[in-house]
Amino acid sequence: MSDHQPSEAELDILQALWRQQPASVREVHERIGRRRDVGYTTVLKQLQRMLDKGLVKRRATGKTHRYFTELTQESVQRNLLDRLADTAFGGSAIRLALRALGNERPSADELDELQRRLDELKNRS
Amino acid sequence: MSDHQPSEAELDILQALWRQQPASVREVHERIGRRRDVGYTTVLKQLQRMLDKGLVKRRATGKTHRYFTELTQESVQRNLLDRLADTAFGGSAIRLALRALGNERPSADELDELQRRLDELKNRS
DNA sequence: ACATCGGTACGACATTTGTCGTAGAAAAAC
DNA sequence: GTTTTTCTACGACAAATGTCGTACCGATGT
Repeated sequence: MSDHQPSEAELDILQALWRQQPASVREVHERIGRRRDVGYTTVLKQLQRMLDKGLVKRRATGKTHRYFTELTQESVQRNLLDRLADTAFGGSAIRLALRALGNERPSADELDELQRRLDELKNRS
Repeated sequence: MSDHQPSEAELDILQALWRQQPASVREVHERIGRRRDVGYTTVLKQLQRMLDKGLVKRRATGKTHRYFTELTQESVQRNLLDRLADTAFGGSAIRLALRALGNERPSADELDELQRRLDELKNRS
């Protein structure tokens, strides 16, 4: 499912929705405005196109539409990673992960999480 | 440097070049043909556009051009990951890595490599 | 010499993406 | 009951992307 490859602007919008859902165009626009400078109608148009593609849904509340997505952040992330692993890491998500760990300075918490995850992988034959 | 965001078709070509460099259009076309079905002139055109953008260089050998790139696989991968972390993982490469580790079944070797990398990160700071 | 083959260059075209502007309706403010 | 604000719908446009077709040129085979 959801073999759609969201573009960058679309991802921005999805991110906004995952933070607050459902949301009016204005709300999405405001949240995005914190990071990028973009017109209201641009966001509106983007949402309408995403509606056509099935990336988001909406329901009317009075004259206003409130948008939401049924895609999970996880599934979208997984999709993007799979694709990226394919096109740029010879299909190996592990190589990708290693590279991502490249120049990072993870916090102690994050290190623990990584270690836990790694242990899990180890104890799974 | 190299703030170019290669598109998917461009990445395919870069991958081909990293495997064998320099390479004629025909060689690139053949290697790509193993995965996708695409015309010779399509690859040619793509390479010409990449030349314009500076993603690849070439030198003439007789009537044939042999293309090569000076971008390293690592720098391109890092770029892509940075961007993806930004647009889809709230800027956290660690989160990205964790997700990439998601459903994988790494080999023992890969697990060792991950563990080594993780130890490195721990013993730093 | 002539046809064929392997190459390149150039131009074209449909799609997708990112961005707005403008028009018009409904709701709110005066 | 006008004017102003708030929203939506629609259309437009430029740039980037992916894909070819056609034209042309030098080397090779016959």
